[in-house]
Amino acid sequence: MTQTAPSSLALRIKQAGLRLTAPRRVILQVLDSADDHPDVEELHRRAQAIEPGISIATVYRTMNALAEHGLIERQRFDDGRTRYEAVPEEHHDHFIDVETGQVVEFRSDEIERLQQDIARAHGFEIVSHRLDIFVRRKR
Amino acid sequence: MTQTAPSSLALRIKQAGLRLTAPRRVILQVLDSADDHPDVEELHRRAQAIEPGISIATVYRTMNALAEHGLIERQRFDDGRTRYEAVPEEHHDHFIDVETGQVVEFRSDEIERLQQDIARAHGFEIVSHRLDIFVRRKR
DNA sequence: GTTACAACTGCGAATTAGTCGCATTAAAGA
DNA sequence: TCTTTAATGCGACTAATTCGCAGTTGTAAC
Repeated sequence: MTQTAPSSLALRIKQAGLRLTAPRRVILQVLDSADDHPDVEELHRRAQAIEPGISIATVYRTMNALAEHGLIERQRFDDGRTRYEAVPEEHHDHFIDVETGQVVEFRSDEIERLQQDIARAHGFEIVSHRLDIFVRRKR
Repeated sequence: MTQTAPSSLALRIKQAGLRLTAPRRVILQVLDSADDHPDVEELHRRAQAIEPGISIATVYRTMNALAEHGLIERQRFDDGRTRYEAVPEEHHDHFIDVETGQVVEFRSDEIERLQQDIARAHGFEIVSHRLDIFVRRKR
């Protein structure tokens, strides 16, 4: 009998003390196969396509649970909708090409370190951060 | 008779082809004297204090108009409220206290420079950027 | 000044994203 | 298998924001 290998999210959801229910299995499958940044409505649509009957309230609750446990990342863009992406193994920041919309990931340990230094100097400890750099291709 | 000098926003609003109405005058005054990041409800409260009768719908509409014309910056943090600040002379980044919602501005020339370096290495030139660091007070 | 017209306003109703209470179901550990 | 309790679906609810409309008012042209 064929069975999809449990996604890393499925494993981590249990480690986080959450239950791996049928609706969640579907939502995780959707998240795993998404390489974009879907909002709840879109996640719900995709989940419904796999298994009708899943309530949008469940999608909301699941995304909140996942976000609270750090298993996904919430992205609030300027369009008023909350979107999500699976948390990458290693943190990265984004270049966004303002002309093409293309997103390029990058990572700078030096910037990460500087952030730590500055936060510490302000008496803060960092929970998370987000750096989006809007760019244009040089020519 | 005493008259407040027209704020830079008041000048720029006309240059943008928008009308400088009485409610807008008040809202601009509030924005000019704000050194925090008020949300619409707070802006409305402050505007009301100066001139009662201003509708919250007008605050919403004015802020949208200003943002569309680049005269203010919209900040959508993770607490679901949209906040605003006058476009600053000099760029800065944000610490957001995840517990209190408090926003603290900071600026690091070193981080700015690093971003330039990394962007250049990728063949990009920076248009703008946004760095939000979510923190918690150390104790 | 007066006029004219579109932009703007206040109001309350409508829309939208997200949450919640409740009765029911079903993970998962014993 | 039994038990406990988290999770679910549903629909009602809330909070933030938008919108329709009728009345007002900047502003540019006379």
